[in-house]
Amino acid sequence: MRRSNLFVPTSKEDESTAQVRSAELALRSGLVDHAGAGIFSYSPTGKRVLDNIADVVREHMDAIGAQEVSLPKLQYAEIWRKSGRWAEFEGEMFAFENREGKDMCLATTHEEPMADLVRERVRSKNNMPLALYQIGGKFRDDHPRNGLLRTKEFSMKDAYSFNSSEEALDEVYQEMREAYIEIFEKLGVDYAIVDADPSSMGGTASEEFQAPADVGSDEMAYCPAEDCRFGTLDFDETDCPECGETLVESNSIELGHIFKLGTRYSDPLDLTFDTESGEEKVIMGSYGIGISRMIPALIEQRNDDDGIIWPEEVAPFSLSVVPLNENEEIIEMAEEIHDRVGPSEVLYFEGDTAIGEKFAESDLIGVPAKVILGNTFLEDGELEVEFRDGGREFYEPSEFFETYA
RNA sequence: GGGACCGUAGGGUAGCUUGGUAUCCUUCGAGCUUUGGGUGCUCGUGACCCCGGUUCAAAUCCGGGCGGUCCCA
Repeated sequence: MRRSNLFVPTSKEDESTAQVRSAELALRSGLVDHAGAGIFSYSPTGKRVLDNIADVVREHMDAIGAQEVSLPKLQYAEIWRKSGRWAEFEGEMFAFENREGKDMCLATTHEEPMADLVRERVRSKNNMPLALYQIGGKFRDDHPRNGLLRTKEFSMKDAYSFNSSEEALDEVYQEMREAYIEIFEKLGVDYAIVDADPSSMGGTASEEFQAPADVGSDEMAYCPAEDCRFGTLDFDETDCPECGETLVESNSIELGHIFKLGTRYSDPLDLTFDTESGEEKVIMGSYGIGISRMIPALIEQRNDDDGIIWPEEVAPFSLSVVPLNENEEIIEMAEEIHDRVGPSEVLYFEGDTAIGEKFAESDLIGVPAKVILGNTFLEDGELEVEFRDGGREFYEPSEFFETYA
């Protein structure tokens, strides 16, 4: 992608009323636009980042056999009344009457519609195990806070499992838990797994994936050891044997939550399967990851004075190309890199804008590496690759294309 | 749910107390300059949230509406 064709409203100064670093950088780097209280538009780079996160999650859900679906975000009140949650969500759900006077709402979550979808279609234990998931918008009429951390509209991945026994649920739950660990590792986010109170969803057990961050609205104590992802909400256990070190107290951002729901929803929504002797309730689980919230969480954990430091998997572009002047050889090489590594992977700062601006913008946006074409290239014929942490590597052109193309 | 504050060019602001149509930065456009880290200079475009009231005169004072931010539960 040529910089001159890319729609990305960056700014050299903090022009927002943002209270937190992640909101300031998301706005300044042109990732999002503040469209209203708790409502954001995603720019082309923001959309790429969001899709990259979703792709990692999707890949790991598919790998454990979960199937992707898309349920309506516009719903009638009926199924919510059946589960008893219509009243429970009052105040934080966007609810309204349609032209016929029927109560409707915008989706806050999908336990009810998902149970409704499989009801009468899962008729025997032969139809299970079944796991369905979707990635998309959710709505909550909360007080918006901290930029992208709490918004009225947000994107999440929510998966739902259907099993014929508690044992089978335990198995899926563990698979999901493992998938989450792989997802969080791949996304490069620092996190801890915390035992949570399942009462909010009415299940029997649940765990949260919490990202340590100063601006998080939750609090936890977690194990600082590299290979231990243990965390706790119980601050009395600051010397925990499971960890071997003294736990660190921190604010944190909830990024994922997995629940063993049991029959909390299958019961009222009449989700049963037939057996030799009659019928039994389907055993459910639900598993969420905040897709859009992953963005501020990553920015909070990964930024410096120059801007965002995206992990490879998430970055909107993997490489910037920065020609330092209009020399013919330089332009030729810049064009070749753009073509061969690929316009979708490369952000090409062509044109005669100030050099400092090119460097500054690439770093602000968070592109992990930039190829700098200047004196080094003209004198030695080598390609200089500078990484976001300031480290550099030099390549012969052929060697470079083997590595990056 | 309770409380406080705020609304001025595309973005960020000064002016408001003590009424007289508006400051600076940035963005954007033009030109020169610079060419290994948002270079410097000149010129230009561009704004008082809406409705009503007070007044010779309202960004400024009063009332209402809409919108936004923060704090506490």
